[in-house]
Amino acid sequence: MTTEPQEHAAYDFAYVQEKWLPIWDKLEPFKSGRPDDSRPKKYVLDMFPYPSGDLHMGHAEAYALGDVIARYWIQKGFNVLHPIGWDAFGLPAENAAIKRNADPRDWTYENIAVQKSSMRRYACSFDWDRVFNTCDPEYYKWNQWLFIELHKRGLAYRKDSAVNWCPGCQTVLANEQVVGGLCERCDSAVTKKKLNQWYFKITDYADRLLDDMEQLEGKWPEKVLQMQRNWIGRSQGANVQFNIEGRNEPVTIYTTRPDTLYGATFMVVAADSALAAELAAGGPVESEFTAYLESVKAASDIDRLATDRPKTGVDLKRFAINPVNGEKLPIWASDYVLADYGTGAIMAVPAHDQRDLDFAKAMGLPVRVVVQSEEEDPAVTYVATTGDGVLINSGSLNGLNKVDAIAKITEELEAKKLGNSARNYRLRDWLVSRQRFWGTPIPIVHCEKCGEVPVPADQLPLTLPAAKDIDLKPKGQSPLAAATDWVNTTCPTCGAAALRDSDTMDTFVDSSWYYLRYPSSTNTTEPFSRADIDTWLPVDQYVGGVTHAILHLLYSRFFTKVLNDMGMLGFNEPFTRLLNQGMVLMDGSAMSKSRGNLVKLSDELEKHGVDAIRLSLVFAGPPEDDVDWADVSPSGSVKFLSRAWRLSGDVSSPAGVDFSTGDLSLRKATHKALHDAGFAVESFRFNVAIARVMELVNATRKAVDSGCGAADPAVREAVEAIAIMLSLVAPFTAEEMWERLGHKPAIATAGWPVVDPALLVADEVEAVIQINGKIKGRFNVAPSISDADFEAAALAHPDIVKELNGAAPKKVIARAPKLVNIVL
RNA sequence: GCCCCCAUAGUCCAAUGGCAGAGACAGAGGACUUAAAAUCCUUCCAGUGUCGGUUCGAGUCCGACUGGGGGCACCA
Repeated sequence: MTTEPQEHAAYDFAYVQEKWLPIWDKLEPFKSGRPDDSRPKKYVLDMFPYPSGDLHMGHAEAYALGDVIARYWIQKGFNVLHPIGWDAFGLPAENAAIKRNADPRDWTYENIAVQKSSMRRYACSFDWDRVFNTCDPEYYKWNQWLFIELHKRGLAYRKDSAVNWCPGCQTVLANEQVVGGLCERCDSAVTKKKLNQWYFKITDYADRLLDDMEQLEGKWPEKVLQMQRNWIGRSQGANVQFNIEGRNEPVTIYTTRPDTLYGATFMVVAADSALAAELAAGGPVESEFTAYLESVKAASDIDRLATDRPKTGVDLKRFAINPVNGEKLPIWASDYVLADYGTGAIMAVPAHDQRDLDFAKAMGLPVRVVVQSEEEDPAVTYVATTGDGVLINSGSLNGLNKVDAIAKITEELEAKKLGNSARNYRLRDWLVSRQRFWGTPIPIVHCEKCGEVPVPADQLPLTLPAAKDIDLKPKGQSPLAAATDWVNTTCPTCGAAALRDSDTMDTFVDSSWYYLRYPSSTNTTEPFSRADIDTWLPVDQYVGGVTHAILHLLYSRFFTKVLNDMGMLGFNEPFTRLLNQGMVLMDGSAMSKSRGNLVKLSDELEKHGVDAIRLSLVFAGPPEDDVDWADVSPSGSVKFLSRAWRLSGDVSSPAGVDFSTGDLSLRKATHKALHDAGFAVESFRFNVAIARVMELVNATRKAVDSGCGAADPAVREAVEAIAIMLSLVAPFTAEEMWERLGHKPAIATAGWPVVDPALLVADEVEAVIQINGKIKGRFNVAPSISDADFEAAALAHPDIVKELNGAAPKKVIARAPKLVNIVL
């Protein structure tokens, strides 16, 4: 049986989808404007996907939300750039390749093709001319160029350090990729390994990363700003020098409580620091220390995370001299002091620091109170008193409070050159080298004579060798090291035999600047042109998951600041506004195959259609909230869309009819809906915007059936407005409605109807009269009534006269035209 | 342990300090129909987690508590 369009009495989404896709392909309504475009610009960016299989429910939500925003600004007359690409390097491709004994390239590009065609079917409003993948040599060439630029500026460097090592992935991990002691990717327990690795000096930018957040206040979710602040973790304190018996150089410690210097009863150095090894060397405890160090190294991060872990350590039998009172303090080595924070050594003040107190208790060390507070003696309770109080037993500080004592002692230390005010950060430098194949090769040649030599710019990109000759299985060293033809090279400086760096870059490098590339995606001479940057950047609206609240966003902000310093950009924050969408859950938890609660996007699209799924996801609640698929009703969305679609067939006035003669109350409803829905979209309350459209659909239905009738111009005005508003979320239905209303595609560029302010004013509003805050009467007034007339009318209202019964009001609050409150 | 966010009908969610209900799901009833589906109409349902405060007026602001969620985690 053939299905002619006319026979579709009920709305047939499958037919409509197939009908419009090829037409849109031809019209390309989402091509962003070229340089001579006079419309104001808007850069709307969705976080680009990782190509692991087909799109899932999470993508569906994220891209539906990004689409609402992009399509809204297009309707509002902006020149919108809404690009997409693929974050295509990374471990899943490599692991899949190992499993199938194939090249990661094949797996990656196959998946990209699948996702790309799904996005087309999902009607994403992307500008397909600007697509790129981070694994394209034309893209990662610029990763390498940037790496070399950072290297030139001392911002990319190598150092030996105890790094996070994932035994599962057989690679090092950045601090940011260790979640609760586990590898972010494979959940293996992360261990420490001493390795020489590449770092980006993000710590140089700690203050700017922190202080520039002021610009983002109110525009990024407060939660994300908070997380970034905590991650950077700036603390204010002082460095203090302690002389060490039998050592020429003093040891510097960092403390946030220099006021408690007189309460120090011992010193602790990080067990895995060079200082600890030096202090133990040749002494009576050397073997005991070595054994302790081994046990510390063996402990995984998981062990270290145990909250009630007993304190351990070794008495090094060495002594530090307290600079303020000359006391001899025993020096201990322990793993509760971190080698890579502060100076790796602390003064221990057990009375006023819980960790020091726990250690003192375990080792039988003395406790001395120097800040007198209301609380009980920490030496008795083993609860450290960390609050404010009056300084005692503290020489010149006696009698001062905490804040004044900190200021005074810091001043004294600085005068005697024994210390200084200091800041520290929780943030560590970004470890960027990875011992894996599927990433950007690090463009450095190691020459015995010349050292680290960058690959010359004209030799970029330094491409990955073919994977077929290389064993990709993880073995603790980059697979590239085994590609001898590739690794063996000559030094670009002296020409002698040399070796390429065999590590690849963290894929977060790729995503730290990709948003700068879209406007210049085909540029072969530079990563991006300043003219393109000045046209489009910064990103006006970024949309993506909160999972990237720290990692990706922090790195991107860092790169932007570096590029700003290099004079390549004229701004220092890349993303002006940020929207973090929630997750799509099923029955209260994240969807997963193993949990058995996976809802397949393709099945849902098949069952209910693209528009209904997009609508359901957007209407489910505020975009930041998680959506539980068990709570949403896609069939309800189908019903609503059919209801809207049916209206387009009822309209009997001709296209282009003069609306001004139409039914006034429906016209008012239309203009109010346009106004309110627009406002809701701009404040990210998409669910509310849809509710406004539903109201208008209901009102129009009523007008057609039992009001002004289908021929009234106001009905056409309403249905056209409904179609345009629906085009943000249900593009197929909207386009179909638009055609039935006698218009040409694409509705996406039809334009948001101009709201007539005169139609936003109601003729009459109902006001309430309260006595002592309780509602006692209602009356209708003109919206323009003055407070005085309003108050007089309220006091003259028969119900109120009766209620007052002659009593004189103490006070009358009039808020024309809504409310009067009479206080007795 | 520290920091942050949230709490409104059976469910998902609305409400510039001013009438708690916009919208939807589920439920009930009716019209149409031989019947069903679809459609249309009507309708039921909470006083906003608890306690206190500010205010003429609090779901909304402040404080404490309870419950849920998230981030960090020996950062001196």
